[in-house]
Amino acid sequence: MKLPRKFYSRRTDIVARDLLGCVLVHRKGSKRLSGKIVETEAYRGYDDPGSHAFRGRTPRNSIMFGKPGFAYVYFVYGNHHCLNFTTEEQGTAGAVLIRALEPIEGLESMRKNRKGRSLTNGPGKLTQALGITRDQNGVDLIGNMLYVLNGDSPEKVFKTNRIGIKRGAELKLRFYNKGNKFLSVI
DNA sequence: GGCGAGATTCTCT
DNA sequence: GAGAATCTCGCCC
Repeated sequence: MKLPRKFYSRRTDIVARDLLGCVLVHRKGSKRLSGKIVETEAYRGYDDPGSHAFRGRTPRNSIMFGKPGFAYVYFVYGNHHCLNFTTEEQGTAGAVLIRALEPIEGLESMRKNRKGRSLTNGPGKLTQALGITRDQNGVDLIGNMLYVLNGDSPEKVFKTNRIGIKRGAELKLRFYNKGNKFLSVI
């Protein structure tokens, strides 16, 4: 029940919404770390001033312009990694930021990675919990190391402003499961 | 439990 | 050389 490439090859905001309830899996050696996606944000291209792709293609963001269904991992604030999935047809920029997960498998490893602190309720935290770094940048999500499984759609999806950006903050492109305990911001 | 600041490195101008 | 799609800790309620 792995999500196929065509799932990602759609409008970015639709993909962001449909990813809620699906299960992100990262295989690390013999371990399997996974969690249900409960919060996402959509980032588009030239029409979205909050997006890395707004000012056109650069070496860093070129993966957002490439094929859908790939991991885009970048480093921010000197401390943290963020995990995105590329969307839209090849040649059109788009990515979905994964902001929060509900842990399912590999809790022990996550706790170790996070030194006992809260595990996956924020984009920088969940990458650390799952052991995702720039090594995973450009990984194909149709492969066997990092992928997403089909899940049940949440009963209620809420849509609000995106978090932590200055430009384009007024766009309502953040999606989350109402009432979930693992959201980054309530 | 909330607010404010510091951390620390990469990318583009 | 600035600013960034964030987190944590310390201080003060």
